[in-house]
Amino acid sequence: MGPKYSSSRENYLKAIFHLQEIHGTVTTNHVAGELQTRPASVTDMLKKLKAQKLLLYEKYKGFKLNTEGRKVALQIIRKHRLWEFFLVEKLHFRWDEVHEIAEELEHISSKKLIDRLDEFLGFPKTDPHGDPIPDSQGRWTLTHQVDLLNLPVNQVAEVSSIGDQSAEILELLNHKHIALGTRLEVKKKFAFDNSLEIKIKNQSVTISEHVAKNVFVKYDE
Amino acid sequence: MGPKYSSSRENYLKAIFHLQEIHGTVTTNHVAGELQTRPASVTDMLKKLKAQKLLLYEKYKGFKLNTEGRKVALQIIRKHRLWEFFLVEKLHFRWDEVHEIAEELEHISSKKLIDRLDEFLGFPKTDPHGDPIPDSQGRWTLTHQVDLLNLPVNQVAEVSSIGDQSAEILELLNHKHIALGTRLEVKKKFAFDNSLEIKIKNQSVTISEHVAKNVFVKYDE
DNA sequence: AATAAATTTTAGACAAATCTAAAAAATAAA
DNA sequence: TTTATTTTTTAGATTTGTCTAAAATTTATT
Ligand SMILES: [Mn+2]
Ligand SMILES: [Mn+2]
Ligand SMILES: [Mn+2]
Ligand SMILES: [Mn+2]
Repeated sequence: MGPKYSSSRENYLKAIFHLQEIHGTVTTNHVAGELQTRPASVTDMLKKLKAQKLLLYEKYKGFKLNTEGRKVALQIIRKHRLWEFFLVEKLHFRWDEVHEIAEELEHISSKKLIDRLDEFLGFPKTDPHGDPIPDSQGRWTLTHQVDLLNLPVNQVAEVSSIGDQSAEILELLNHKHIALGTRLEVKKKFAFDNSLEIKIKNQSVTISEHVAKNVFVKYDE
Repeated sequence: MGPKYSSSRENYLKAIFHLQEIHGTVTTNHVAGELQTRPASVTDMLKKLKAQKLLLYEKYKGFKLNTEGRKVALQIIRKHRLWEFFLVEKLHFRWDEVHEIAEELEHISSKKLIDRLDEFLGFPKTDPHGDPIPDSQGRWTLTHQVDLLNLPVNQVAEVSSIGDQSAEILELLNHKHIALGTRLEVKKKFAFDNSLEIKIKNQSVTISEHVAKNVFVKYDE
């Protein structure tokens, strides 16, 4: 069948979708930053996506994905996260190594391939970073989670996802033995710099506010 | 790191490699036919591959891959065949469904990915069509094989690879229960049209000369 | 050897995706 | 509410890969 949209267009759709989720509204500069490109290139692409009926766009007035654009974006995200899961679970990559490779694999076009892969992996619900994997209809189940700053002291909880997913933070978490599924509790909060002392497997670890904001956990009640 | 060569260039290198293997020498028209493109486009690309030092080319005089071009082509072939093996063995695709998908997957650039995949699959020696899979140094072991026309009558042999790999022939072979590893023997050769009567699992099957030429087998002695 | 046919290459065009530099519009500051 | 700053868009190029039509070259046929 061949790909329906170019890799470049798919990357734009995905970026816009993510920025929309986080900030509600998206700007040309925002997208340029995310995709390491120039604002002028973004404008060029916005016109093309509009012409392709994937985006609502009026110049100088802003833009957002329409239903079709959102649908396409969700399928790319599904592919990205399923491949990440495959790389970690089957090929034993570390969670901080998989993003770049999935960035390429997500553009493989076969629908049958991705559904077979999903099945082969046992229909996983979340990727190695704890992010939900949309099903083939683009639906996902979101679990209630809070960041570490908002976790009550002495409440045992389980790490469920990571906000910032740069190689840098993943490396830091790796070093401190914080991974998805890790059980931990906050023992002390320091008002001075909002740093936290947390307990992991009977070991005491200190993390900064910046890190705490990016570690999400879930717990009962 | 990103891909070293574009998908398009990789496809040209692979096509030239294959045509070189089969016909010894390759022509512009040949490549155009193989890649479903125009002779003029091929000439354009030959210049680019020459400039990139992957090809020896003098206009009107012919062309062939140099050492580097051959090396790159072999790595693409390695990826193509490993992915095909994955699709059949792990995702349960049929052997006549995998080529198109592998045609995309072969361009994923990560070397580490492909070596991990190789390991995950148990370092297979041949792909689902019986073609040898080059190792990461580009070496492969070729097994001695003959086509069915040259198999002595009453000699039990095992199907080891298929020449023409169009969906059409694979469908026909599927129907007649001829697959890689199938044990068979030629019972009768008809001089009139060079058709053959062969025995497969105690069943008698007739195949044309055209098919027989494309089914390769190996046998002891 | 001269002519015809086939093959290959060039010339010039086009679409996609990107860029720089400059212009236009929107937003913030004085 | 002017003026200054920032953001966004346009104008015009560039690169990559493709195409058609025409020209150049090679190969085959008389
Ligand atoms: Mn991508
Ligand atoms: Mn992820
Ligand atoms: Mn390919
Ligand atoms: Mn194959």
